[in-house]
Amino acid sequence: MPELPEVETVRRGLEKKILHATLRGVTLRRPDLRFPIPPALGNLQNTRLNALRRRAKYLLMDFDNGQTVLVHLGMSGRLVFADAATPPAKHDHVLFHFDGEDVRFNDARRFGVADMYPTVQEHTVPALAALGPEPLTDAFDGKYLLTSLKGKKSAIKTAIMDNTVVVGVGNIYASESLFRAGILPARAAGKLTRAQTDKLAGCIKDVLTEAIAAGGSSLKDYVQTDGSLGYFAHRFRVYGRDGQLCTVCGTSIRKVIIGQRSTFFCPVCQK
DNA sequence: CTTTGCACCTGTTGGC
DNA sequence: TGCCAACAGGTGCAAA
Repeated sequence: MPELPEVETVRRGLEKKILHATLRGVTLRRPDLRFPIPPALGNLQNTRLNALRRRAKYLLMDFDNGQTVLVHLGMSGRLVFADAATPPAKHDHVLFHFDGEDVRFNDARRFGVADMYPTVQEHTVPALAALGPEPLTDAFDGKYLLTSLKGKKSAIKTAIMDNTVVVGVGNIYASESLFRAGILPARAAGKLTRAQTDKLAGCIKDVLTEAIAAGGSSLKDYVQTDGSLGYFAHRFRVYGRDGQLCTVCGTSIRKVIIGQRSTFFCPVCQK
């Protein structure tokens, strides 16, 4: 998916154009994505968008009728602006008709989610209730990370992608932050020292912050709401660079599979 | 309880 | 050029 920086970039793009706009109606072009879409979402109309929030990789749209629309982009989801007169594109599944302009949820693989809940209470939404801390808040630091990894035998890379440990770190930024922290992705999570968890927490914050500032990464599917591309992909130090040289020490970057996901690292810089 | 592996679905890419 | 296997940013759930 879009990882946290991509979702945050989308949130900001939407906020700029449609915060306080009036939603005139919603078109559901199919009944389900990964899960069924509540038919009531298709009845939402004539209500103002009060707030656009992000929790982990979920987007939350609060409307002034007390309903909150939840969107998750999955692996291939996009939210794009479109002129209301433009015919929907292939895989445009949900059309949000705002005054003058549509926001369209396009998702080829349909791993995404569109849902709706009354009120905005996080603990009442199952998908949000068990989530760990946001990585860019003070609640997430080396002390917390050390505690939450205690006794874990899984690879540190798997652990930081576990949403109950910390949210928002996906497959790209997991490899990138471990490279920056100088930690091998296969290391047992529970064996990290406090110095290492301090370093890793800091590197996760740094890499996510830089990626947000760059407008996210652009790989195959991800685009911002205005259709433009993010630039962080140019700054990958290890992701997708297997066989190329480490920018720090010149060693060939390696690729392994950890937790069924491609994982990239420098065998010299990371220990 | 933790950990692992699969499933969901379509589009693109790279090797032959 | 064409074909087909492998792979892709996530996460919920079953099985071990």
